Formats: sequence, structure tokens, C-alpha cells
Amino acid sequence: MPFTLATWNINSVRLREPIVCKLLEEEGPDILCLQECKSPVEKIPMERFKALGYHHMVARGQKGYNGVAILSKAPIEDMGEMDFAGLGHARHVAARLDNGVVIHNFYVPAGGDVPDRAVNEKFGQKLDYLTEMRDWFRDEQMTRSILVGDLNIAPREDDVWSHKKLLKVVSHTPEEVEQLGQTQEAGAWVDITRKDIPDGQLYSWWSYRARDWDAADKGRRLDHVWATPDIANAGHNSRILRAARGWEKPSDHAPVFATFDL
DNA sequence: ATGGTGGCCGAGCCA
Repeated sequence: MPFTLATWNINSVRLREPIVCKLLEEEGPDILCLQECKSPVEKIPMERFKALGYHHMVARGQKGYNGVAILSKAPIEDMGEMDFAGLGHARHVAARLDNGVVIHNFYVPAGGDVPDRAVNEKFGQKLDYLTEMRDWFRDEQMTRSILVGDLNIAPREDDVWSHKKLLKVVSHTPEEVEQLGQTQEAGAWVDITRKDIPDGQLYSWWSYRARDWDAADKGRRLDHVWATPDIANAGHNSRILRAARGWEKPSDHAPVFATFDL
């Protein structure tokens, strides 16, 4: 049975409840993975999502910051969470579908402004988080798994509006790109979005600070869908719903979709 | 070179 999933950094699930519902109604993914819910789990407006057919949720939350959730039409099993780099943040949760596929939903630390761990502790935490992800994937050797989320890194030159201008900007520095590459390699993860859309500029995030985000189009591809090699061939139909960036009271991220024939 | 916006909560932190 094929299923479609979407991943979306929602920047407050309570404030954005109307556009989460809009996405569920108009696009109807089987699974929606959210990041930056910025809410305790018990305050996520689950009744609204249930009314649209999404009766199941696996989530981790905290007050005001971070938070990840997996919404599903079909039952899912809570597979726990990891707390990398000892941050004590709600940045990961995993769920298993009936077909045995495990979905890992990540919100990797943004890393602050200065790309130097000697002067910016947050940048060091981001690198450490990725290192611990790498070590976990190396030790676990996962199969039948999908990894989605806001990884806060745009790895390719065509994942950003200007490779040259962003080389020293956190999210596209060579150090981060190298670290993300190691994390991806450790689990042999296949970038499904780029498998489906191999060429051309591709973004999932546009800053709130731009005068006209659409016209300026200074985007970055921070949000990712990866799969383990045993199921990577089942992934297809990747797309980024850019229109959602222009919805009422938008998130600064657009949802990323993929379908898996499994 | 700087400041631009937005969300958490109701100041200052985080993105």
C-alpha cells in the first residue's frame, strides 16, 4: 500500500493550526511530520486533526521551544526518542507503521549566527548533535527506515540561492555540509528529494525578514526526506509545496512531500 | 555594514 508523507517545520503548531488543517484537507498526506511545534504534547490541538481523519499522533514536546510530532491516519507505534548532544530538547521522535517502516522525525539545532564553536556554543552543539546522529546510525545499521525533518543544513550548491554568499553563513558552511555528509553516509541514507529532483535550485525555507520572499527567492533547502537503501527505490513523487509559504500567517518553511510504494 | 521579521510569553531568547 503506497503512502504519502509530508514534513513541515510549522513554527508553533497552535498558532498555525488553521494552516495545518488546510494542508491536511487539501493535500491529505497519510503521515505529517511536524517540527518546532513549540508546545507541550497535551496542548497540541489534536481534536481538530482527529476531525480531519488524523486520529494518531506520536510526539515529544516542551514549552515554548522545539517539539516534534508525527500525525497519521492509520495507527502508529511510538518507538521512542533520542536526546543527542545532551541538550534535553524535544528534537527527535520515531514511529513505526503497520508495514514495519520506522519514521524518524528530526529537528536539528539551528546553530546560532557565528560558524565557530570557539565563540558560539550553539554551533558546537549543532556539530555535536550531528556527530552523535552519525554514531547512532553507524551502530544501528537501520533498515526499512525513513528520516525526515528540519536538518538546518542546505548541503548542495543548488540548495541555496547563492553558494558563494552563504559559504560563511550557518546552514551552508563546508564544516556543516561535511558533517551532514558523514551522518548521511553512516546510515547509507538516500536523499529521496534529490533522487526525484536531481537538477536545479530547490528550497524549502525563506526568511521572514525578506521584504518580498517570493520575488527575492533567497531560499535554502533545510528540510529533508531520506530513506534507507532497501526502500529507497520505493520513494518517488517528491515535491515542495512552495505555495504554503504564502498562506495566511505562514511558517517560514514549506512542506516537503514524498510517496513510498511499500 | 546593518537590520530586517516572527514566536515563545509578556523580557529576552531563539530562529
